[in-house]
Order: sequence, then C-alpha cells, then structure tokens
Amino acid sequence: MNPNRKQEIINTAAFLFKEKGFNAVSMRDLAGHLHIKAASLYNHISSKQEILAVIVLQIAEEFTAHINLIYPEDLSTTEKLEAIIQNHIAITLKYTNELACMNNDWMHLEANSKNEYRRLLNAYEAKFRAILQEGKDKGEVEDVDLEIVVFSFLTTLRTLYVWYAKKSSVEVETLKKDLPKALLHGLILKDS
Amino acid sequence: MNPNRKQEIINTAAFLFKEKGFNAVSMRDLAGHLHIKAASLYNHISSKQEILAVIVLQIAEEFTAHINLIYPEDLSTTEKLEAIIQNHIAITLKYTNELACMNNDWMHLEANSKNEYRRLLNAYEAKFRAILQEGKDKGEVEDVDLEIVVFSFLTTLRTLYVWYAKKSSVEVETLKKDLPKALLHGLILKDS
DNA sequence: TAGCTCAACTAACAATCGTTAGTTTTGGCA
DNA sequence: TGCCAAAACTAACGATTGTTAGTTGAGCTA
Repeated sequence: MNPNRKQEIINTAAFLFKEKGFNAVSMRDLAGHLHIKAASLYNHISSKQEILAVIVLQIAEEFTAHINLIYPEDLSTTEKLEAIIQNHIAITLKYTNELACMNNDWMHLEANSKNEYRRLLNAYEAKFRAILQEGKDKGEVEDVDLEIVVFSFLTTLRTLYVWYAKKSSVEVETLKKDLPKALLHGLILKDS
Repeated sequence: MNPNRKQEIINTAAFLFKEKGFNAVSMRDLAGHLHIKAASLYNHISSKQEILAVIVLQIAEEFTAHINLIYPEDLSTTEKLEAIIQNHIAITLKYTNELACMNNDWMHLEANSKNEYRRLLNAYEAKFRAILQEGKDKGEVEDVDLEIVVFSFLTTLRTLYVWYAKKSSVEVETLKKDLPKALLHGLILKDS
C-alpha cells in the first residue's frame, strides 16, 4: 500500500529481470533481494504479471510521448532524427534495467498488456517511418529501402543498453556526438 | 541414438525457444510438438541444457568460421564489411530460429557453455573491430568512435531475424542490396 | 522364427513455482 | 500508553518443472 515500497519492488524486479530474464526470476528471488519473504510482496503488488506490465508499459509510454511531441514540429528530417536519437540515449541512461526488460520480456506479458504494448510499438514505428518518408520526399534522405532503414535505425537505438552496460569506457558525450554521426552520415568516406 | 531424430528434436526446440523463450518451453511442450511424451526425449538427448548448448554454439561457431576466413584476405575494408553483411543475411535466412535462440537465450546456458559462447563472441567482435581499425588507418572509414560503430553495426546484423520474421514483404534481393548501402553509406545525402 | 536393439511408453520423484490464508510484529498517532 | 493500520511473517496449496526407472512394442538381423 506504500507506493514507495511498491516502486522499490518494481525497481529491484527490473534489475533482476534484466539480469536473468522474467521467467528465471522467482518471487522468492525477488523477495530475497529486498530482504523479505515472497508472501510479503503481495502486500504491495497483486501479481508477478503486474510488475512486468508496469515496467514495460511505463517505458513504452515514455517513448510514445516523445515521438508524439517531435513528430508535428517544424524541423528538418535530420533534426527530428537527431532528437529521437538523443531521446533514446537519455532513456537508456535513466532506465537501463526497464528498457532491457521491455526488449527481452514483453513477450511474457499476458494478453491485454501485450496487445497494449504492441499497439504502442506499432504507433511508434509508424511515426518514425512517416518522418523518414517525409525526408525522402523532400530529397533529404538517400534512396534506400524505407523498411530497411527503419529496422536498422530502431534496432540500434533499442539495444543501446546492451552495449552501454558493458562499455562505460565510452563517454556519454562521445556517444551523444558520434552515434548520430554513425547512424545518419554513414561509415565509408564518399570519395573512397 | 538416431541422429536424425536428435536433429528433429533440436530443430523443434529452436523453433519453440524462439517463439516463447527457453524457460517458457517445458520438456512436455517440446515433446508434444513431436507427438511423443517428455520422457521419450531422453532416449536422444541428455538434458534440456544440452539442446540449448548445441543450438547456440553451432551458430556461434559458424560465425567464427566465416570471419576467420575473411579476416586475413587481401580485400578492401568495404569489401570485407560487405562479405560480413552477406554472411549475416545468409545465416539469418537459413537458421532463423537458432539465431533468435542464440541472441535471446545464451544467458541461460550453464557455466561451461556460457564461457565458450562468450569466448567466441569476444573473438568475433575483436576481429570485426580490427577490420574497422584497419579501415580507419587506411583512411577508408570515417572518423567516428570505433566502439560506437562496432556496436551499431553488429547490433543491426545480429537482430536481422526479428525484423525479417515479420516482414517477408521485403524481398531478399532488396535486403542484400540495400542493407549494405544503409549500413555503410549512411542515410543523409552529403550535400543536404 | 527367435532374439536383440531402439524408441516409444507409464509412473513417479523431488524440487520449485506463484499465490493465498491466517497470524504476528512494527511504528506512528490519539 | 494504548490503538490501529501497514507490512512483515509462517505454513501451506495445487500445479508444473526436469528428470529417472522400469516396461512395452515394433522392426531388423541372424
């Protein structure tokens, strides 16, 4: 009933889910990390499923909110894509565990939450695709297959946490500067 | 004892692991899809762990073999990267289930197999990094942070299966042509 | 045809799972 | 200080897990 305690449980769960996967974390594991017994968790949450749903949908809604903000703005395609990249970096840094959990364990949501997640995901991809299409129409974006670009771009952004978790060697500032460069402007020098 | 039957079991397992994740697939599930009882599986395999290890390490070794072949060849950086991209596409098409399983469930390997997997993964990344470094030294590759490029490149290639599974709309030939283009030559026109 | 081997089977095990019911402890407020 | 609610506890449930032991039947070989 104490909302702070509930949040502690969810945060700890997100950490463990990232580490071992939803199904490999038992309620007794989770309780142990909070130094209580499994049954005590149920004073604060209603089920293991609820924990997963909160974690996943919270992050998914954060992404949705941001792209809904950017999408209608009067910016160039490059500027919109830059803003999206920076948002992914920011969320990755702030919600590493939850993001990992969303990417790996959304499939274990029960039907209703899973549908909601899929709805948010599809809406996000659709807006992203529309931004790119606009860029192609304006001649701002290279003539490559749209779906392929949507895929490679979003895949990279979505899994930023994997690599960032193990390489704190790269400074955040370098990331913010060079990731957009790598994604937007390519790898091979044009004159080579 | 019949090796064909063993392979059938492993293939079916790979399909189910991709679909639901290693821990969410029970031996009774797996047996059911083969129209036998769970206990009968143990005439052919020694444990659930063995199935996972075979699936994961088989694919990991295939990637290792290919990069060991490409690495010392007398090719430009662009050509080597192209060859690597084409190999990822080929393996994605041929071993979709196994690849998904490797990416999602390697963490559930027991200690020995997990260490072996990590060893292969690190060796692969190291060779890939070396190829890029060579490209930078020769002035063939843009001056962006090496780790960031390694990451975004490999992430995209590794998760090709996710996107390819749901979009058969994109032709294989388009993929083979436009994915290298997107990864190597960037998105934004240079003169915009 | 007799015998052997492989691959299926039934039955059961100990362990662990998420969750519930009912009880005790704790800490802040009257 | 006594009360009350919040949050911990113990104990247990039914279900499911991976796996083993022992058995049965089918098909090939001698």
